[in-house]
Amino acid sequence: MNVIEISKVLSNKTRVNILKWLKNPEVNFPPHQDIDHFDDGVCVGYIQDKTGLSQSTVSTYLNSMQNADLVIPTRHGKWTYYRRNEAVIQAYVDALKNEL
Amino acid sequence: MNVIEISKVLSNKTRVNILKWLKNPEVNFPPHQDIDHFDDGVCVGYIQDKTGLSQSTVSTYLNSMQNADLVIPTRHGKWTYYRRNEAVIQAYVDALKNEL
DNA sequence: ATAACATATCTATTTTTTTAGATATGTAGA
DNA sequence: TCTACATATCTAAAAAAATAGATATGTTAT
Repeated sequence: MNVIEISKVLSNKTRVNILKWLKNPEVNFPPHQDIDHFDDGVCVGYIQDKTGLSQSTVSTYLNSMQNADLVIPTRHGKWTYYRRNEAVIQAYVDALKNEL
Repeated sequence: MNVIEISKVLSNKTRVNILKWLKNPEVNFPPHQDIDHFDDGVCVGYIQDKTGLSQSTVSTYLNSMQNADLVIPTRHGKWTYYRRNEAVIQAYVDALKNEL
């Protein structure tokens, strides 16, 4: 868990929004076509629509968030689903509380 | 209290270090010449020495931290002392815990 | 008033980040 | 296998951040 790297992710409004949206996928995204739950998160296309940014930009953002271990990807056929990594998010908040 | 702006400050190792050092000034800095306490924080010169960066860079960093309300400056004669703004730091951690 | 000093601001350069178009990869279905 | 589609990666341009030297400002002491 790298505090600097995670803070860098959180220094961008869109990336923070993505993390917040993923907290309540059923409220923030339409249902998926292939499955009827959000257990593995949300596909990239839906996240892209919500941000209004280009596909490559959103993919880059999700990649940086994955590198920081803030999200976990899962393949479902053609789609990649992203969900929050609650353990790392919690560890980050705890680290700030204790060390900062 | 701006989460994005504060996260931007925290995305740099030196700036995080400055905040941490200011938590225990008596441990991390030599005593001041004019006063015998750290109630108003630490003068810029001491912080600069500790970072090893140039005077202008440290001043820029402290300015960005002040803009984010993470530190509070106080003039003492020729010196400007910087101390942590514990209320805002606390509010930031709480906001992350609740909103993130 | 002048000199010395601490800090801030200005200016410029290098590095990093943001962003998107183009292209590549991987998967599912015909 | 060929096509369509979702996502990732490559490439490049523009914007922002990092960094420091030079200069300005404000304060103290002489």
